[in-house]
Amino acid sequence: MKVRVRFAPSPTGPLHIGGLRTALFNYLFAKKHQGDFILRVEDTDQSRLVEGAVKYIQDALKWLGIPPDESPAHTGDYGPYRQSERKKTYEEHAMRLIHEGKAYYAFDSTEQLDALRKEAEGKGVKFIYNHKNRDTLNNSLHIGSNKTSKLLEEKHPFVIRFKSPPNQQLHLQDMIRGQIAIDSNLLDDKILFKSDGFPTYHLANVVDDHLMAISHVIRGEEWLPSLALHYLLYQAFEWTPPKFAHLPLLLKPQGKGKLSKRDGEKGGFPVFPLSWGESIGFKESGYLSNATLNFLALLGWNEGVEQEIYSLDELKQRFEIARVNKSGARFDIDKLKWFNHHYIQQSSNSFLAKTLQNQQHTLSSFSLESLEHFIGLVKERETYISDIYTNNIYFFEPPLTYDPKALKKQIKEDTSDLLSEFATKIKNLAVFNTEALSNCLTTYCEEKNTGLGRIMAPVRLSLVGELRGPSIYEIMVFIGKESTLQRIDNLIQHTS
RNA sequence: GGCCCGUUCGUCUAGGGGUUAGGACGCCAGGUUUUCAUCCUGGUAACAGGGGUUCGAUUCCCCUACGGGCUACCA
Repeated sequence: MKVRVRFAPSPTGPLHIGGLRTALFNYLFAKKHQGDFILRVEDTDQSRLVEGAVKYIQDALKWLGIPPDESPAHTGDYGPYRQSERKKTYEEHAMRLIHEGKAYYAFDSTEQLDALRKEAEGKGVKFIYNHKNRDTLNNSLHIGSNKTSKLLEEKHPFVIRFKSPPNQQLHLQDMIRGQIAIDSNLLDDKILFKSDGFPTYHLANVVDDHLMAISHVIRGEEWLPSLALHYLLYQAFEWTPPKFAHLPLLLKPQGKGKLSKRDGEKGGFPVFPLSWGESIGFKESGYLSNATLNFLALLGWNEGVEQEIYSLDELKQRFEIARVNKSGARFDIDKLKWFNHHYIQQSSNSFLAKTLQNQQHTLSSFSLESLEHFIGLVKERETYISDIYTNNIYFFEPPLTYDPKALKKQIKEDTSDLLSEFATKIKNLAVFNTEALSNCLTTYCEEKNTGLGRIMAPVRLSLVGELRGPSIYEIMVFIGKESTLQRIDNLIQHTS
């Protein structure tokens, strides 16, 4: 049987990094088995829909490099891929369960149910709508078919509930967790079909997974408690259920609970792949997609070897769902930073130049060749793609200020004189390259019988504004003789 | 509260009846670099607790604790 998996987000906002990992594991599993990766939009909650969310999700998958084989934008043989466009199918299936006596109409209002819940809570128990009390509630099983027909004719609002069977000891299989035991007496009669004419997740999900020939359901651990219901639904429809795998959740870097948008704001890191409104994304923060992908893949999965750097192709080969961890993983941005730094070093200068130019429009006037040269000089010290530019602006414009501490330490009484004399030497150089500059400085220091640092540090200060950065000779060559002399003069003016 | 799932260094994790419990990130120290980083080397640091089973448990079983999830006409 062909492997077909689906990623089924609800378009209620931007895709969260945890959702992206779920998508990634689905993708890797599919590709490992030469299968299909399907994007299905679960938009059955009309009140929570957010404009642009579907496009965002597709863009995010594309950025990570894991595009779906079938999706609303790229349909296959099992469409439509938006649940809101499949309403009729769900209705038919709900009716089928009604006719077979496996589901029933319920007319209880939200207020009535809330009251019952509150009452139960007062007694210290939990109200569960199931076989224990369904015969006393306002539903077709209790009021009979005549009354039910009448209410339906009168367009009385109703929901359809699943008649969960009592006294079944269910032994469910999960590809990651093994066997899970559930007592069906504890289950409630979940609503399958809402009064607004839309199905709930449970119905839509089971119907679609079957109709779309999904072979493996790989989803977050938050669905584990619903697994029994889903199995029972497959049983009710007399369908063979797919295999299930429930992924561990991504947890907060510190403290309790799962990772949320707030954690990103607190810790100063993104939680969304791409920017969304006020929230900056991983991409825009300067993270490379392959670094993010590598990081995400290892969050909850590992091959059992000491390798940590994986390309997408390697992951497709080696990923194994059985080797996914059972416990939740804390989101550690420092590890991602390290991956990102590593991937920047591995990336070609030309790739980085193009990426940078796309993000920094101030750099559009520079030739790719010159940018590549610049990147080669500075990339080894940078963690973010954006920092390649922002931490090294002195390559493009003279420093506006000087580090006061460095100024105090490096500028002696004779520094100005030494500097202007050195400037003259540079000016007279016939060839302006790193070798000539290096020789020039060495010779000059010998002449003055002084250490290299006496001159080098102030020169660096004049070029960078601080005591950091790559070789001063490289900087001088990059900015050119004229700018070099200008910057040295600027410092002389500043200190005298 | 009830139900389900989980628990190895601070974090991500390997391992699995007998190991000096391995790696990576972080942190600390040293080295390279006449700057700052990078880089290299080294160091720090863990089997939640209690009972079993066993010649021997971190590994298997049970209990407790802790953590997570679910408990909606949300997904």
